Amino acid sequence: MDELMPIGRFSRLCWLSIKALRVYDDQGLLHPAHVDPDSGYRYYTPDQAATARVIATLRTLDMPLASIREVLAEPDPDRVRDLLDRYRMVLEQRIDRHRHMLNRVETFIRKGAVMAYEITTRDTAPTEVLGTTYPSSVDSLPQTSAVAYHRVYAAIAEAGGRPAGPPRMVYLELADDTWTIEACVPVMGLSQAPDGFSLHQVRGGLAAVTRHVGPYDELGLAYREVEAWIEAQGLTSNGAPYDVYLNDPSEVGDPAKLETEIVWPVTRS
Amino acid sequence: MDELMPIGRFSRLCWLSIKALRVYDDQGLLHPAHVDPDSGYRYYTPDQAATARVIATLRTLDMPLASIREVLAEPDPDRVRDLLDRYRMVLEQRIDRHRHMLNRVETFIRKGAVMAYEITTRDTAPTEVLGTTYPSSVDSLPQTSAVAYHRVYAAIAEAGGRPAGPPRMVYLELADDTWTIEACVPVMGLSQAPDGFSLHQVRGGLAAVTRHVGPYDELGLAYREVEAWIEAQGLTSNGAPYDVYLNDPSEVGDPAKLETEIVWPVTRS
DNA sequence: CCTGGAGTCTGCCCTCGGGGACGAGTCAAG
DNA sequence: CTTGACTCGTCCCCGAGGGCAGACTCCAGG
Repeated sequence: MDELMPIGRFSRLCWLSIKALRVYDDQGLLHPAHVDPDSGYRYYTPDQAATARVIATLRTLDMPLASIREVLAEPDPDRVRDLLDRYRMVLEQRIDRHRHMLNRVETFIRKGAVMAYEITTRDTAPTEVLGTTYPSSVDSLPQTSAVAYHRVYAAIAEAGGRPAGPPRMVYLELADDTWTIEACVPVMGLSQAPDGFSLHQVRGGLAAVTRHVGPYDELGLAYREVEAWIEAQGLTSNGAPYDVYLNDPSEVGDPAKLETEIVWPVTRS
Repeated sequence: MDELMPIGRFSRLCWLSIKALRVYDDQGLLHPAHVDPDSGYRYYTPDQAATARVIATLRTLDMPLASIREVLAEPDPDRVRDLLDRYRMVLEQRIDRHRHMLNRVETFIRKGAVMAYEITTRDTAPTEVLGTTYPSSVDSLPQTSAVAYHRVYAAIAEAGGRPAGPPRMVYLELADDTWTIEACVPVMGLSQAPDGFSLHQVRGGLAAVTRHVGPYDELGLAYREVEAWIEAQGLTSNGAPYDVYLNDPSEVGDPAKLETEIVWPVTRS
């Protein structure tokens, strides 16, 4: 039982490469039962194969060595379950991400090109809007904006006005991690802004405009497209860009059918 | 339009890091329109942002740079579509793999441990089997074995015998890439093997036995478990191991409910 | 013309989990 | 004792950049 075997035999026993076993020794996942102090030879006992198998199994699940080390160091089965459950969530997110990528590749295949927006210039009319300005991290934008629009619509109704067009979002300032945005809605019949909101006129004028059909998280790419088009046309950006949500996510259902107009005010130079 | 801009401005325009742009230059994905031969400064034109955006888009899909280079070099839209379609299949396989890993993690969570087989020794009875021996790569094993069992059952019926137990697979020789296996079925009422098959008696005797519940591709881990257990018990392997398929995949449906017995002949040393 | 600050260059090290090769030392059987 | 198999540590490699260091370059203001 306490028979010691060198690394080669052990590697054949547990189906791990010698190289991998050495790495697991270095990383503290599986130290040999005995290391000859003179030669440095590693010697393992047969029952260490149990640990080796756990490592091998978890590695086939792509679990990082650091996480495996935690699992091995945890004697409480319930907490092992928690660790595995945490990794399960990691895997689920990864699948979601990949599924999402798959959708986008399929979109590109349908379109026959990686990306093709028709961008034009248009003269936009001045519009009175009620909105609320706030900072948001890029990741939490969907959540925060849902709340914000809800509040804006409620405020319009309470103040006795009525919406005069689809909602829009203005991108006022884009620091790397946190954006300052305004969620606003064109409005009629209001003379004064409710507390915590701002009522103001959006200056009209020339703008580069395009329409994006698809999920909102592809909007970033569309913006870059417009930005580059403006530059290539020799135009000059003139104010914060905004997008107009032409249909309602809660009614449409399928994100691939969401329609958004992107408007970027410009001047001819 | 043919205005040249240095890398920093271009990087802000197309939302790619300077470092990434330099890599794309080195890798031949996007060479700057002009490189100053004295200073080495890279200068880009605004319309190069189109290519940059394609790269950025495909990178968000995790496509490797080499594949992106192919896409960019391909002028024919139909062939671009083919390339994207090929990548779509890669993504689909990746999702399948991850979904599969997810299933296994969930199994482990349910079991409360990473792996726990009950392994025992048992005296096995000699059995007469009809089988066919062939080499197969590890990957194509499911396909080849399905065909092989089909042929064996047909041969038994045609020769006038009848099956005397669930089918089994014997692992005769395991080279790294190609295994030599025998697909066989216990049989009664046959005196002579049909052409291309072998009729022989499986020697009984002591064996280490365990039962695996779950998809067949987890069998490898179960085998390692048994192998290590044999070693740890101080027993000696004595002949080719085999597994017995206790229920039928075509009837069970859910791979998580497949039951397989693993039998490994041993002797006490 | 000079200077300072911002921009850019190349080159090196780091990631993560090992695979492959190299030169030197070690073990065990004959 | 020899020989062949085994094992040791070390270095380089994979992909797609991130981060840093040190040197060079550009441009605007004085």
